[in-house]
Order: sequence, then structure tokens, then C-alpha cells
Amino acid sequence: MSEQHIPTKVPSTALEPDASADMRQALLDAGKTEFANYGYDGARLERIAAKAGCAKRMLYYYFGNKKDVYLAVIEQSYRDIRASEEQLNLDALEPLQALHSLAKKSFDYHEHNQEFTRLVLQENFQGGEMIGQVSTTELLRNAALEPLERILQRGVAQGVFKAGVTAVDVHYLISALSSFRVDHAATWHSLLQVDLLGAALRERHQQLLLEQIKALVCVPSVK
Amino acid sequence: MSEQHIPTKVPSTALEPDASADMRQALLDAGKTEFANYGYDGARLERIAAKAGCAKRMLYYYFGNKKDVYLAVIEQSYRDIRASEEQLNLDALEPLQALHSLAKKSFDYHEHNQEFTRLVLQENFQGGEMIGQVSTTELLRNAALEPLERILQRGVAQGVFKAGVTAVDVHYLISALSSFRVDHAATWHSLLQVDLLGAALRERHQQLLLEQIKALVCVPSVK
Amino acid sequence: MSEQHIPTKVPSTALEPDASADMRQALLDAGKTEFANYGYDGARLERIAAKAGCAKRMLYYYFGNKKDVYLAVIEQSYRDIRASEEQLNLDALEPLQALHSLAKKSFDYHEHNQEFTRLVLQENFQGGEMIGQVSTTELLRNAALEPLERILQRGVAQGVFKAGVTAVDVHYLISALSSFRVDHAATWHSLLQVDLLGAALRERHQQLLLEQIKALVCVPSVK
Amino acid sequence: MSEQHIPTKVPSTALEPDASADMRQALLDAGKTEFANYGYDGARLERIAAKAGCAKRMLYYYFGNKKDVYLAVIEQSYRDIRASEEQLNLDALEPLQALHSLAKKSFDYHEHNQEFTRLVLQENFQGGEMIGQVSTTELLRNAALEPLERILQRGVAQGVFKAGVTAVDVHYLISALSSFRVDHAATWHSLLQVDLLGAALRERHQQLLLEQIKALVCVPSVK
DNA sequence: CATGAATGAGTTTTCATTCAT
DNA sequence: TATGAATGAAAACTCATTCAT
Repeated sequence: MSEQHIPTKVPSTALEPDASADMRQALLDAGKTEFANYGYDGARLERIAAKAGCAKRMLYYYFGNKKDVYLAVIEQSYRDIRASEEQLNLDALEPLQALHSLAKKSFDYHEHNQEFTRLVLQENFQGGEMIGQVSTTELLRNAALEPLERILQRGVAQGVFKAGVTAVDVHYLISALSSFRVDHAATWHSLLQVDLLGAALRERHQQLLLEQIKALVCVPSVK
Repeated sequence: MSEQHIPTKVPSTALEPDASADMRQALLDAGKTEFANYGYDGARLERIAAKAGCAKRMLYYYFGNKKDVYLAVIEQSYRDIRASEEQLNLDALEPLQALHSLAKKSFDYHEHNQEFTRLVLQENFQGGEMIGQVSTTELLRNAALEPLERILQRGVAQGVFKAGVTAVDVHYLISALSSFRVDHAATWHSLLQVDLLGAALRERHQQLLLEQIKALVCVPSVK
Repeated sequence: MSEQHIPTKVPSTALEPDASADMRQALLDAGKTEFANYGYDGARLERIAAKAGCAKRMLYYYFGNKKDVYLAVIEQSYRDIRASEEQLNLDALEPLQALHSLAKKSFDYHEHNQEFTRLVLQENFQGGEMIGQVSTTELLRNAALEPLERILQRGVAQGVFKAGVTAVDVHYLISALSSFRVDHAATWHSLLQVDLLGAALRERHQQLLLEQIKALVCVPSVK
Repeated sequence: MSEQHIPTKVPSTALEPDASADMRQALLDAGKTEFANYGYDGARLERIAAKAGCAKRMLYYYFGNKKDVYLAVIEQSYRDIRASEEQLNLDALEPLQALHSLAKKSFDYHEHNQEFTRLVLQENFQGGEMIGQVSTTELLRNAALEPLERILQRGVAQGVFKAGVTAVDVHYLISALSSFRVDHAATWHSLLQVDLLGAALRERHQQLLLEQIKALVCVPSVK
């Protein structure tokens, strides 16, 4: 609507890191933390700018308004998690190994990107209306389910997987067991005095995730 | 800034239903939803008053200020939760049946108490300072784990459960699969077009929960 | 959308002047001057509030936002000019006298409400888009033309007016000769050194207006 | 704050059409429209640059700051107006024909130079301080009234015009009926749904202007 | 018990302007 | 010559809170 909310994104010669893109990225990173911690309404543009080390005004320069900062943060976050899955070379693995590989990736990603999980939860709390407005949403829609589907088909074809298990089922199981321990870590700590993120339970619950996947998809005879 | 605000007339002689208490309750109910959805910062006193159908000014009348509205909401939520703790008479059931019974209860519980869960999560995001100020916090501490432990012991003693599975493991699995579908429903809807709360997936995922529990705790031979 | 942009307008007992309505009116008056002098974009809410002797915040309390302050100003201005015409008892006058009466009223009104004219011009400069959003616009639509039409019909029926002269023609003539001298007074003063608003030319041009009306509508024989 | 900004290279050797001058001109044209529509305060440098198809930064390059853009626009507008003053050879026409010829010219002029008129009016609204800083202001002073006086004298001498009608009267009538339809077109459209600038009313009102002039100046017997 | 009026402090957003290349 | 990046100052707008009745 004004100035230039997509600041010309000159591809940049990639030799020099491109200071402009750096600043945009710094704002996105700061925004991710802020929105994750306070939710959309509670987030303060001023804090974001301060964290990124520039004037609040730059948020408008790069993104236009608060909502679009938020959407940009969400979009990049989802893009990141999907990108991290793309390097897995799943087709080269045995079906169960492929699922385990994906599950470990998800488990790790949620652990190392706790802000992502918070962000997603915050968005959920408010009904997920904003997330639907992300422009590249469609690109992400099936990025999560498609790889799973291919693996499941292979597994069934090889006779190692039960028929009738859907990609949604598996994604649900993996997501729940990857996300919950981060989402509710503080709650469990304060109410049950259990440290979900500690090394011991981490090991145990990653193992549990892998076993549960196996129990879900494999035909009983498979050991 | 907010030192325990005490409304001019507190409990009333309780003979007549007391319109005053009704309004206070309406404000608390509205506040619960609002704080659950937007967090402390994002919550708007105006929306709360509107939802309760009275002037914003009433919030100050009954509670003093925003923070005290919030604390009152938290406190009552805990009180409600405790009141709803019915007994399941678990000891009368077969171990696996007992677990399934508990799991179903948890599954339902998360579905019907989304706001409480959100409230707790929001608190965690922001450091959980406020929740500490509520006197009724300690109640849940072992209420969740103790019954599980007894069931597991029975199961192991009867030879139907594997040894080495802890109450935390089971509670973790149950909680994750009960909570995730509620916590993440909005983004799954927006992004994957999957309706986690719909009847079909509800059935499917409750079933999945029960199966996963069985896979977790039962010795392989058990059908 | 929030708080109360139509502050309950309790009819007020009309005995005491109602301080709330006074403040609203003071803001409208100040707004009229401000918007007339600076146009919509140039107008400053701060100046309006200062002129009305209250906090800027009150503009939001009473009107919601800048645009709605503007629309309220416009609406009341048009309502004022039409109201001033309603007291004329035109039906009791001879057709030509009725037109003259209306013309004098318009001439005077523009002279004594120069801000109205500025306001209208400013609105015109920017394309008149806003004015169409005034809620009671329809009420005003024909308030200007209808009385004229009735007079013209009477005149034609009595044989004193030419047929074929429309209400729009007469309204155009009256408006132009009432408005122009105010609209362009400053220009004429600085470029032609002619004082359109001085007593001498005032008399002359009011006379001229009456004569031009007569020339426009009367059948030639009429003296 | 703005002491005569002189762009690095001013007139260019004028051999090649000079893309630089083109851009400057494009900015002036865009500026004329913008300042005419929104006034000085309301005008946005960003819109001007966008309309001219270049970066906002160019306005600073060529003019120094907003005020100097404005002054440059005003100055060129006056220059343009002066350049367009063609001769009508009025002395060769019958007095009434001469007035009609002048009136038609004025009627057209206002229609085609709306922006200039707006610019002048905006200036007046805000005290006309800036216009005084333009060196070419004096030009119009008597250019308008002198020809009229000569025609009126001829008409009176020939016995076709009433005595006592002044040049100011006639100029007033012509200007009002030429200017009003342009100045107030937008609100008449919004409020009365009358299209003052449409072909039908244009014809009608030009005719009306000519008749009104005749009624004003001619001795009654003249047909 | 209840409410409308009023507001200060802060938050988002806009705008003219400067910097560096 | 031209432009993208960056910004301080000011404007619009919001929110919790208090006043007066």
C-alpha cells in the first residue's frame, strides 16, 4: 500500500551477505520470540525492534504493519520446519526407518525450536485465523502429509505395514509426541515436578515415540 | 497497584439467588474465555464486559483491576477442576480396562476443559508468576500419577503388563494424545484442512489412544 | 466497535443543558473549523480537542475515529442549512417571493457560515467520496430540491413562471451566486483587489441574485 | 529549513530532450494534482512520486523539500495559465456577442483548469502565505476586468446595455456560474445525484449563463 | 449497585527527511 | 543520475483506569 513492503529483494550477489536481508531476518527472529512469548496482541513492536537492534520504524519498512510482521514470522517458521524435513532422503530408507527418521527429526525440531511450538500454540489459542492468511499456505498444506503417504504406501506394498493407517494418523502421533513435551514442559514441571525436557526423559520418550509408531503401522508379526 | 480489592459487599446472606453474584460469575466466565484465548496481555476488559453483558466499569467494581480479574479467573478455574474430580472406581477394573477408563476420562477432560488448559499454558509462556499466587495450586500434584502407579503394579503382578513402564510414561502418552488434538485443532484446520475435533477423527483418535496404551504397557502375547 | 461511539444519548431532562451533549457539540464545532481550514488529511485531532478544551481522547470516545468525526461534522452542517430553510413557510408566499426568500436565506447562510462552504469545497476537492457515507444522507438528498419543485409548480400553475425551468436550474443559480462570493473572496481580494464580502458588494450581489432568479423563472411580461 | 534548493545540474544544454527535465516535469504535474486535491498538509510526497513513476527520493533531489515542491508547482501553474491567454479579438464583436464569447471562454477555462483553481483556493484557506512568495503573482490583476469594461462602455454607448452595470458585476456572474459547477461537482453528485459535469447539464448551464448575462446587461427591450 | 464521562500513558502507524552508495 | 535503506518526530488510535453521580 505504500513505500515498499517487499524491499526489492535484489537477489544479491551472494558474495556479501547483504545487510538488508540481514536486518529483515533479524526482525523476523526477534518477532518470532516476541510473538511466541506474548501472543499477537501482547507482542510489542518496540521490543521486537529493540531486540533486532534497529528503529521500530523498520518493521513498517519491511513488513507494512504488525499483522504482516506476524504473518511473515509464521510463514518462515513453517517453511523452516518443512525445509528441515526435506533433507532426509526418505525414499532411500526402509519404510519403518523412514518413519523413524522423520519422527526423530520432528522430535528434535520441536525441542530445538521451542519458539515455533509456542507460536503455533498461540495461534491456536486465537483460533488460527491469521495463519490462513499466509500467502504461501498452500505450498505448505501437504508438505507434511505427502511424504508420509508415500512411505505408508511403500510399507503396505512391501507387506510390512498394516493397511488402513492414514498419513493423518501418523502425523498426529508424531506431532503429538514431539510437541506435547515442549508445549507442556513448564506445566509438568510446576504441577508434577517432572522434567520432560531433561536428558533422561528425553531419551525415554524419543524411544517411546519410535515404538509407538511401530505399534501403529507395522503388522503384528514384525519384530 | 492491586492489593487485594474487596468489593463492598461480599457473599450476601445467600437467601435469595443474589443478582450480584450472578454478575460476578458472568464476568468470571467471560474472563476465563478471554484470558484463555488471548493471554493476559492480549485480553481486553472491554470484551469481557461485553461478553458478560454489563459495563466495563463493573470489572473494577468486583475485582479492582485487570490483574485481579485474572487471578480470580485462575483461582475459580482450579476450584472448578477439583470439584469435577469424580471417582472412577479404578480398582474394580482389570488393569488394561482401568487404563482405558482413565484414558477416556482424560480424552474427554481435555476436550471439555480447553480453557483451563489454555490458561495454564498461557501462564507458563509468561513465566508462570501469577499462578504461584493462587493458593489452590498444589492439588493436582500427585492426583494424576498415583492411580496410574497402582494400576501398573497390579498389571505387572498379574503378568499382563510389561515391567519397567512407569506411571510418567503412561501419563505422558495419555496426556499427549488427549491434549494435542485440542491444543492444535485450529492450525490443523487452517493448514491441513483436517478437523481434529470432528466426530470421525474423534472416534479414530480415541481408538488410537487406547491401542497405543495397550502397545505400551501390555506384554506382547496379550491380545 | 468499542466503548461507545454513540454515548447513550439519554434524552436528558432538557432542564439542565446536559454537559455531555455540550462537549460533543464543542468537538463538532471545533472539528468543523479544523476540517474547513485544513481538509480531511491536514486536519489534526489534537487541534480539534484543544479548541474544544478537552483531551484528544474524547474524540474517540464520542466518534470512534477521525473519519467518523469528519462525517459527523459534515452531517450536522448539512442538517443545519436545511433546518434553516424549514422555517421559511414558503407555501404562504407568492411563488417569486418564495424563491427570493429562499435565495436570501441561502445567501445569508453562506455568508454567516463560511466554514460550511469551506468544508463543502474541501470535500469536493477530494472527490466527495466521504460525504456519500453519511448515514442520513438520504434524508438530505431531496431536502434541497423538493421545496423548489413545489414553488416552481405553483408558479407555472399561476402563469407567472415559465414552464421548463427545473428545480436543479434554480438551485444551481442560487447556490452558485451564494457560494461563489464566499468561496473565492480571498482570491478576488488578492488578485483583483475586490472585496466580495464588503457591505457595498454584498448589497449589490444580493440584489443581483434576486434579479437573476426573476429573469430565470418569470415569464417576460412579469414586472 | 528550505533555502532555495538548487539541483546539481539545472537547465542542461538543451540539445537532447533531456530525460532529467522530463522527470522533473512529471513530478510537477503529479504535484499539481496532489496539492490541488489535498492541500499542502494533506498532500503526500509518496503519492506524487508514485504518480510520476519514480522514487520519492527524487523529489528531494529536484526540489529540496515539500514546501519547495509546492512552490514550484504554484509557480509553474501560473506560468502555464499566462501562456494560455489567447486573444479573443473582442473588439471586433457586437457587445453582447463579445460578452458571450468571454463567458464561454471562462466556462471552458474553469472546466479545463480545475487544478489551478483548487490550488488557489487551497492557498486561500490556509492564509495564502505561500502564494505571496511566488514572483509571478501579479499577472492576473486586471487582465480580467479591463476587457469587460471596454465592452460594457461600447454597449452602453450603443444603447444596447443598461447603464450602471459594472465590470465586477459581470465578471462576478460569469465567474460564479463557470466556477461553481466545477468546484461543487463532487458533492452535487454524492448528495443530489446530479452530474454537473455531464454533457446534458453542461449544455444547459452554459446556455443559462449566456441568458443570465443578457438579462443582467441588456436593456429590457432588446431581444 | 451500577454507570456514563473523562483521561494519561502507551502502541501502532504515518510522513517528511537524511544517509550511503 | 538515481535509488534503496534507515530514521525521528508526530499523528492516529487503544487500553486500563479513575471521577462523579
